[in-house]
Amino acid sequence: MVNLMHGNLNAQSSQPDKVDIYLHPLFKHCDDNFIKTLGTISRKITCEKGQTLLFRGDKAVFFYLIRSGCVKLYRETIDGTLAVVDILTAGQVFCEISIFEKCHHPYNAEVVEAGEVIMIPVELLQEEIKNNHQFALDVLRLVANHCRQQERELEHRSLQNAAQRIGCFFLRLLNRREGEGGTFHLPYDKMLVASRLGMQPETFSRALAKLKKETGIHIKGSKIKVDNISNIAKYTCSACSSEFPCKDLDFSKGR
Amino acid sequence: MVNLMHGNLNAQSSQPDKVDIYLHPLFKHCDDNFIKTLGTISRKITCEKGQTLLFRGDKAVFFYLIRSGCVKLYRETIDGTLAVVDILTAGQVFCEISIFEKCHHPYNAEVVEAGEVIMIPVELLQEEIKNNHQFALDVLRLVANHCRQQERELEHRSLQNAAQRIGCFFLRLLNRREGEGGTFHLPYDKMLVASRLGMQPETFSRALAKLKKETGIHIKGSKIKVDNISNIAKYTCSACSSEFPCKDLDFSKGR
DNA sequence: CTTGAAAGTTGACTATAATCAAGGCAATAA
DNA sequence: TTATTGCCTTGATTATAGTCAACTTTCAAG
Repeated sequence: MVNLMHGNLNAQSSQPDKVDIYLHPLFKHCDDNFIKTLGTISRKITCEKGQTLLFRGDKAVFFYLIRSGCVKLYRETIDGTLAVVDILTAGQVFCEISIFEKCHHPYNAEVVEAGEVIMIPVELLQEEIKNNHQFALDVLRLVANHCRQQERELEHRSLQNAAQRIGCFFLRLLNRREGEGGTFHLPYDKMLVASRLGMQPETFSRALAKLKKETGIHIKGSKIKVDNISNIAKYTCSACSSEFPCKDLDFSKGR
Repeated sequence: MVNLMHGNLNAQSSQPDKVDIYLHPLFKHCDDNFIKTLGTISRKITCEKGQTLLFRGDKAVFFYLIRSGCVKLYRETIDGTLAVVDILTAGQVFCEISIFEKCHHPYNAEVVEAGEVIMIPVELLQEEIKNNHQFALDVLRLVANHCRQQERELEHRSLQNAAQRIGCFFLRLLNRREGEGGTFHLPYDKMLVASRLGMQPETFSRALAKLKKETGIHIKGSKIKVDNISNIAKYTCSACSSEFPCKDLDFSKGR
């Protein structure tokens, strides 16, 4: 469930520290000249927890890449209810639609964990998309991946219960690590994980307890120890249309 | 909620009869020569109710455009539970991802109302995407619109109740007609509408009764009469992050 | 017109998650 | 050290939708 397909770089490490924009697959078909321009024109900013990077409705003038820290994308109704769109960590990107379309931000972006964010002016990318056909296709792939991810989440809202959604989230975190089983840390606060999965903190707490009971995982704070991955898969993926391991987990094969 | 942004042609009529592929905005930047080739190479098939157009997992070799009738896109878990991805009517398209990526179908497609479907070989479009930069951008826009639609639906699953989701669905149907208020017909069976909105038929029935009570709409079979649109908007859109009328309703302005 | 099947509705009950409230725990500041 | 704060958990209750069953309506076939 975590936004692997939203453009992750450091797939091997569970919690990448800092990432290099030049390594992002989005730029793999860009020549050195362009990458150099990227490096000089992009803004690198250090952001504090609580800082708002962009407001919904504002004109999109930058494409964003997270070098470190954690960013929450969300919308808000008039009465103040939040709908969290996504929570992104190091290596992930957002505002990709602004690369090819003049648009206004469809969500707010708030820093929930201090870090560094790179802002690339969209004109630069819009120019590249015209000149570099391969880059246009890579943008398409990025958007399509995002689309597929949302399709899956929409399905999960219908078919999976809270505990199963958490299980799926864990499987995706585990997938970012090599090897079988083992221990990992939640990438951010439990409250944030809850909002990311579209549930209340209380529901998350109870559902996590249920997942523990059903699959035998060990939980200590934000540290999760999994002895047997297939236990989670059996419990979680039975309520999903993708058979385990689902193809979108296996992003190394590049579909 | 109905798939307006998924590529609709005959926006002015509530239930378009047959549509012309050449009018689809996806092809607006293609020259006459290409359109002519489209006409000769595409397959036009007549399909019966119940017919399966494609199976999940099959290799994608066609891009589909619905000329008339109704197609259900869905996934299925091992135990047979369905998750309806979308229900498409005349003028709408599917399998757009196959245009730029070799992929396998992420869902099944079943004809739920007899009609005509046009199948365009993806090679033809993959060629065009390389030669025609504007077409590539139009594909990007199509995918991005689909993406935005899903973002909205995901939000609605969290923030709106069943009756509000139906109200939003109605607003979108009304938006396809010109003028204020008036009467429209459901584009397909109530059971299908229910599945499209991710709820059980019983829940739909009850929620529709609730919507009627709350907004004063008149219901007779599949015919819905709305005297005051803003009643629906007030009831429905209060639980949505988009203020009414939301921008994606107003697709004529082309964002 | 009758008949049968499918769609749609309604009622009773259950499952799931949201809400409200209280308390525990851990990190940090005083 | 204690106090404070925010995160997290737990309990009790409520809201919402799902499930199962019975019934009505609609529509098409005969």
